[in-house]
Amino acid sequence: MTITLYNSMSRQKEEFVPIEPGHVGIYVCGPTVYGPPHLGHAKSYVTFDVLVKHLRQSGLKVRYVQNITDVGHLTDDADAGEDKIQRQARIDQVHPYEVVDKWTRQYMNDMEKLRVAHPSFYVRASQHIGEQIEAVQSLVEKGHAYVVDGNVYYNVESFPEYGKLSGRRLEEQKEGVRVETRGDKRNPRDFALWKKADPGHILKWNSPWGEGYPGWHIECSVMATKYLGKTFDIHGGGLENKFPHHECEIAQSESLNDAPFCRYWVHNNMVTVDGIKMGKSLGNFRTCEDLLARHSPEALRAFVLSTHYRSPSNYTEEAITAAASGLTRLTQLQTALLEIVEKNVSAGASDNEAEKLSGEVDAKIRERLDDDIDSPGAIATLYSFVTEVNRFIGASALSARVAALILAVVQKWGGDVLGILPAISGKESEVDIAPIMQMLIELRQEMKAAKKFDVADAIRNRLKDAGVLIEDTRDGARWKRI
RNA sequence: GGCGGCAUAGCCAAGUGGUAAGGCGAAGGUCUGCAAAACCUUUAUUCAUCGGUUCAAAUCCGAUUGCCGCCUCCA
Repeated sequence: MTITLYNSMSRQKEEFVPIEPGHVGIYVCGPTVYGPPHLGHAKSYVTFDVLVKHLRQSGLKVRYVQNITDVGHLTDDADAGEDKIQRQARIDQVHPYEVVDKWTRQYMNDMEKLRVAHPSFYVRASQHIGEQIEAVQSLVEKGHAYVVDGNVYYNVESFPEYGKLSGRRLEEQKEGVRVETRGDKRNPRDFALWKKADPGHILKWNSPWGEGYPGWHIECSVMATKYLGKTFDIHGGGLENKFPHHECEIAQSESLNDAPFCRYWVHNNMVTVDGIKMGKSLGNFRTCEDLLARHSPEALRAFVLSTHYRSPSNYTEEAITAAASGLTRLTQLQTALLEIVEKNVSAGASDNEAEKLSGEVDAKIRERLDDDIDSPGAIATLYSFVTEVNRFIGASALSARVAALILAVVQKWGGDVLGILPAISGKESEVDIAPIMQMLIELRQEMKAAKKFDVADAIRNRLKDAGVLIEDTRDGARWKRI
């Protein structure tokens, strides 16, 4: 078993070899909590959710750390503009932490609905101010940073490798057009490690340079290395953070620790709406909450995972609906397999064939995910397996033992890892409607036997209106909630 | 202007040197009192265009065109 990942640093797929055998440390850039989580967040965190789950079920012990940016993320570039959270707080006329708390809860709520597993733990920038100050101080002492009037800037010229991730060379960076030169910086590319707080700034801390707050990039450097080590395995995040955010993280961390920052950079691509990037400033973003109101979590995951994580996902309502339609076959299969297991069928004409196929499919899906998390390939394999298994079921050729085996494979990949197979719903109401349904089905059967089809149809229609679907099969009727 | 990526059927989307997965949609069929579900068949002689390398290319190289992202906050 070899897992390969596309490393943005080397720009090619590489075999994934953990620093410490059997253990993986992964850090993923989390959201800045000042607004609603949207489809873009969903793509990113579903992607890393699948990556982590796949690593885990491949036998690796994973420590997955994700940050919550709750301070210091400016609206403009790294050294001007306003703190995003503070700005939102001013608009809402609340304390900044109220903004932070509200959107953190919303984020976690949405992620849970999307079946994104909790990381090993979340870390917050505001809870690591001391460590960040220490890091900045250390960078100043080592000559990588300088202080100007309460601000501390990182000197990019002190790190010759600056630009190695994004492929940008310092000398190529033309000054002026979009990068506004700030008076007190030595180089326009220098970025803020510590910002002096303006008089009205609420979230601020004491530091050797006066009251202020940390720059955006330093939090990730500090928290990632604190919990995962000076050099760790995987750093993930959205493509748009490659520059400047990740580039700055590398510069800070490596000049601070004199060690490589991380081994594999994994970047997920963007979500577009009608081919255009989804962005807050463009006003075309779709929130998770809104989408979850109209689609199942599984449908959203299937939509996201049907595109490779390194390709952009183009959002259309039609695409999500199509993903949901495809999913029903998977759900149906699960129900059908459970039925065979419950009936404890012993005979199985196709048992040998099915068992063999099941093993092959299991290996194939693993292979697809091993190959840089090819989720579309994995889903395709799963779907063609569904067709094959349905054929066996149609011929009544499976025993309970083999059905259980297949069910385990389908639930492992479709359910546990990809998260596109809905969990079997338990009792949703206080009254168990199963016996009632049984009675109605028997009654309806009698009507059918007596050729009173109008009555039988009326029962079926009334139940449909009530949210229960009757399906007549060769072996009698079955029902399910719509 | 600089850096990077992508172009595969009506739509979504794998495949990265050996002769085009899968899903949605559509059409026909089997089953069925009718439905639903499921299954079967059909739906790209061809992978943006033009050259080149090779016995062999969607896959490698070059050029062209189009689209997208980053270079300012963004997952």
